[in-house]
Amino acid sequence: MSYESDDDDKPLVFRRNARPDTVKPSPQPSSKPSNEDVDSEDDKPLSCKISNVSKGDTNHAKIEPPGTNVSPLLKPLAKDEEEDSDDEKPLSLKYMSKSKVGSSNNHKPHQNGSASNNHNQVKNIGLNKRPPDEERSASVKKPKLSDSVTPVNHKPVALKAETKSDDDHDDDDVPISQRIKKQTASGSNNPSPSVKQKAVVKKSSSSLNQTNKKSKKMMKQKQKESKYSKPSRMPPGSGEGQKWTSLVHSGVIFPPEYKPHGVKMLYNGKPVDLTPEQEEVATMFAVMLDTDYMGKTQFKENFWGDWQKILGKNHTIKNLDKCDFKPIYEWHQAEKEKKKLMTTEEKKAIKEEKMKIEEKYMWAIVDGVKEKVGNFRVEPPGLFRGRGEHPKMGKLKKRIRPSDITINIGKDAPIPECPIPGESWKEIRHDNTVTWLAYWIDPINSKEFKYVFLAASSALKGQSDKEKYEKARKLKGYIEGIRKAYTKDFGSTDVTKKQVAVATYLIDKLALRAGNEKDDDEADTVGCCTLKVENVEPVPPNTLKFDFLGKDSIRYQNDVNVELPVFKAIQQFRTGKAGNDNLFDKLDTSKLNAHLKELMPGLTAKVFRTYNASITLDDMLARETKGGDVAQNLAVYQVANKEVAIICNHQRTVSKSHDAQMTRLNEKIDELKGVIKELENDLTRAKKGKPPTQSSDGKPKKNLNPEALQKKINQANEKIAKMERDKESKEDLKTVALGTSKINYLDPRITVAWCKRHEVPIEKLFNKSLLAKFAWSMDVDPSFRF
DNA sequence: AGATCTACTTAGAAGTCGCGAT
DNA sequence: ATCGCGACTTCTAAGTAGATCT
Repeated sequence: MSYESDDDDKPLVFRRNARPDTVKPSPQPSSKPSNEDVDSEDDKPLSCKISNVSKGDTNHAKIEPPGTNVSPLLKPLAKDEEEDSDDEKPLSLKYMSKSKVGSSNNHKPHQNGSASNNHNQVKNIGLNKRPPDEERSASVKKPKLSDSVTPVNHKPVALKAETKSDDDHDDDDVPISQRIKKQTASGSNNPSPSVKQKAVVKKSSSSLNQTNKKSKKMMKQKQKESKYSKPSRMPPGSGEGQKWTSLVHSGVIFPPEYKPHGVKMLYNGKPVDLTPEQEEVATMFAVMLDTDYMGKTQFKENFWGDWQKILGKNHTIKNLDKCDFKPIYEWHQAEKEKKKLMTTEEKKAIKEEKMKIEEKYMWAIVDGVKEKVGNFRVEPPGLFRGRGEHPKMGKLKKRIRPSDITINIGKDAPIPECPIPGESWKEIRHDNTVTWLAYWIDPINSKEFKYVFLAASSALKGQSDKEKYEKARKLKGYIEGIRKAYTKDFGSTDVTKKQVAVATYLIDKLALRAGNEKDDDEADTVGCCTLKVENVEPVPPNTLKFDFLGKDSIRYQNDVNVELPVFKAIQQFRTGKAGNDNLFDKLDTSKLNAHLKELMPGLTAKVFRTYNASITLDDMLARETKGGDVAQNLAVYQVANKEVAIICNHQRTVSKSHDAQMTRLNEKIDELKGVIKELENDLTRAKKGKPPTQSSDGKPKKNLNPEALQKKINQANEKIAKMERDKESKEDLKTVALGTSKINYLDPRITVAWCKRHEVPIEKLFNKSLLAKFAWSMDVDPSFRF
């Protein structure tokens, strides 16, 4: 079957030929034949197309012909569908198994951040429901509510025992569902005061300090939004962009001060004295001696530039080439070795010591719920490790001090004690419209910030994750119309319109990223809107050869047959331009996104990636699951996961030992084959009543009966078969990173529901971290489809 | 209308852990 | 007991995108 009609399309040469090839040292053989056959249909999700094509099936990279897609949800979402997720269920049903109502000790903050279901859980009294998805974060950017800056002069109040209340190891696990539920929607009476805290957590005066200007703006946005958002269930008291009501945490922890080792490097073959500061930077370089950065001139130049500043004008060291960092490198290796050789107990003790110090920084209390903090450790100084050909690689990333750090915390919360005596924070804010706990200016690029956020397991993150997937699901209801619309615009005489149409097509079909503009002081990578003429080569009659460096300087290479109008359009956009001119000269991401928003509220380019990834998984699982055993089902899942990873171009560098590992596998297989031969020989003899032959090493063999021998042979054969499978999948996945899509693109509810339907334990697919991150999805109905 | 600022998600690599094979 | 490997965790770079400024 397949497609409609005309043969303007040839076999779609849609191969991801050389997957790997980053600019990095991951030289790759290219061209891997990609996967399985799937018969072609035009309205299949992307994934299927890709696989089709790889085999050279006839196919048409056509845009969804209207009406061919069978999905019942292919229409602008009806209200009920939009909300079907589970927001409309009575609360009691939604999270039932997890929350316990009423309890003795609701004065304790709930603790979050662990995957396990703890049955000792306390349920906060408040039956408040978290406000519905869209209202909470969604599209509207809110006015700053507070921003009230507290001058740094304050007596620090230590947040001590409160975070680590007596038993925080066992209340570690409030399921997120419970937390979410608790997140007050009827906000004003914060139901979960953590009484144990010294600084009582109160609701903060949310929207008090808006400026007039800001409120006006807000109104405007509200109007716009109201077209599509659910009626607000927000209580009057809570502000639009409010992310939390109370926030308590302990700030951040700093890396230890530099301890000079005194190992002397050589200059011109002679040892040189360095001050601790100079030595510190030299050591940063020395420990990178065995990385690929050493082969990069840019890296060394940048390092030298920054180090020279620290060495000073008249220093003996005048030329990096005459420096020998080996002694320091070797010292460092020895230190590592020492560490490795420590006994388990020693290691354990050290770890525990560290834990003890860090414990209080690990947690924040958000609206009375104890949540894990994601990155409470300030980044240590080092040399900047930019990816690809980053112009700033090798530059010194200076040490961050408390005076660089801005803390965001609840108005009523104690201000975290500065962990370095005698120093103090740069600034304290009380901004409840943002989720960050602290930030500092990126020392490499002063235009950028480094933030401290809550961990992925937090309710705040979980909520926005869920919103992301709900938005992607909403796209399902619009996609048909959108495809129709851009297909129509391929022929537009308005060049801008035409470019928007083609760009949208690429984003939809190839899951390209939006492609924001980049500065000159960043690696030269592109996304859809920033594609250069030289990145897309049209090969008649209708093939486009893509080759560019995308995010993280990962190479994207793909040959794809497209509809003729797209092909022609690309040719047109290229004419009269140089190779490094922009392909889409009338376009940037904000124009593109502005256009997308007209098609669907809240729609942006990145939603297509989420949508295509999730719909592909859902579709493939549905089609390929054949009701086998758990192992077979897991294999099905992995194939689907891999498909998604390929669509999204999630790559990893081939491990250094990959080849060696393959060789070893082959050797083992050969060895087994030899064993089988011998066994077969013995079997023949045994059948004739003869004793087995001498084994090669001369040891006597047991005289086995034919049945036993046959059994051994079968076992060995099975083992070989398994090893062959392992080999294949290993080779197959050597450059494919499965994790990224699981973490960021695949709606966990698809996985959870599928597991429920096919009796696959969810733990086989989600590790502890993922279970914690996706706690919000665990109670999904088994019939859930994306 | 573009530039800049801000906040947040997405990404691969490096580091660590733990388990099975030897 | 040791090794080797994959799984998982940590780290931080590099994206997207909305808001605000000029």
